[in-house]
Amino acid sequence: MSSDVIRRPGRPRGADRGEVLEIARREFLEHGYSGATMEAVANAARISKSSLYREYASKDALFAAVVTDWVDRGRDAMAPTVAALLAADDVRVALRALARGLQDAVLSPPVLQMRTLVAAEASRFPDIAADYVARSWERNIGILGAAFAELAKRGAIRTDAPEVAAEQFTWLALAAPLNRLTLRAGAGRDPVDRLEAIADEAVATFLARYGA
Amino acid sequence: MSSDVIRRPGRPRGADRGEVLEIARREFLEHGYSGATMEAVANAARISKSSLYREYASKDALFAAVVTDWVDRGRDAMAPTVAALLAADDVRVALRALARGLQDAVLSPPVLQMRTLVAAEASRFPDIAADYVARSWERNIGILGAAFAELAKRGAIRTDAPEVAAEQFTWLALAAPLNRLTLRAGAGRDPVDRLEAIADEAVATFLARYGA
DNA sequence: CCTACCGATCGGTAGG
DNA sequence: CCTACCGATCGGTAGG
Repeated sequence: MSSDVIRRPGRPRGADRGEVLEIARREFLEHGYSGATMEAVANAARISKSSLYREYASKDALFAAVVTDWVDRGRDAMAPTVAALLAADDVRVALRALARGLQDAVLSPPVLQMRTLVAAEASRFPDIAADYVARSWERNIGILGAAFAELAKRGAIRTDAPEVAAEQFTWLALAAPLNRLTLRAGAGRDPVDRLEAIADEAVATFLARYGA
Repeated sequence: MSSDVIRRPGRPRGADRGEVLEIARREFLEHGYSGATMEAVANAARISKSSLYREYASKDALFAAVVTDWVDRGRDAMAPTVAALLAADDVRVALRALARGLQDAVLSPPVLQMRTLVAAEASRFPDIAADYVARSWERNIGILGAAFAELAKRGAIRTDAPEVAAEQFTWLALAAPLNRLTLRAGAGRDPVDRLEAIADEAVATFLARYGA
């Protein structure tokens, strides 16, 4: 053997912390909390169960780390889409793009699966679920509400309750396909033309109430 | 002992079929699919596991029977509320009552728990989940769409796509608290005054688009 | 870091 | 003989 590799000679290393969280996330998403096993995570990460338990004292702790890490990394996913709304000239066109952006962000399989997993375990892990809803849903709707407040100040829309407008817009664009896909895990996402139609109707109803 | 009891002398009988389904439903809702045990169901029903397995050949079969029975019994839960909509004089007042009726029907803990359970197991039981979404959600929104078509014919509202109007109304009234409560299993239901405010805003936005 | 192993409990089935 | 039902225990696997 050559001596090119000088670090960790002879032993192939296992997954590092971030990789373990990703592997564990896949395991939880695929099998659910109680269907996932610490042994499967350890094997996929090429580390021993002992090593896994040294990083995460229990299955509960690993689950909490997986969800928290997921929320951390997706924290500001909607910020660029909302920023584009403020930069646009045509409010109707911009709202339509926003609706499609919301759909694409939320209706992807991993996001749907994580949401379903957190919901399924919410009674056993109320703090984790509360953190998830606060830092993902409430935060993103809050960001959209702030943008609507700015649009109202400019006279581009009419509302004195921008938070309510943000909630209504979000759910007009998202609720129907989210409900359908939540209850049809295997079905992939809705066909795009259906999402387009829902986005169009969402914008029409939103502007009927809030249009300048 | 007296001879008053002539049927089943000496042996207290266990739960009958309907009672078993109710007991199993509680067990599944409380502990999830894999957390529920056939033994706990049998014990709560005061029958042996053998008897339970004679009725339901497997845990999967029991789960399927529980969900199907649940959908059967809740099939037309929304029909009276929708019928009241057609009987009312003031459309705005009737829509507001409808919004509150939808909220009360869907946001009750057992309905939320069953929805979360079906969603969590949708990948393992796709047919059961598909049946659930078709016979509960799609059916009830369809009933509401038919009522909106009738209201449009009378000139009480304006729409040539009553199904779309029904979806939008449903989600304006329901989506925000449904999302919140889905992710906060233990939190009970939203405070009533918050639901009232959501219902008011839902009706205002709906009538801005569809008002006659 | 791993193998081996624990106390327990699971879904399902045996004999009587 | 049949049915309905029981106590006991099977092979496997879970978290730790």
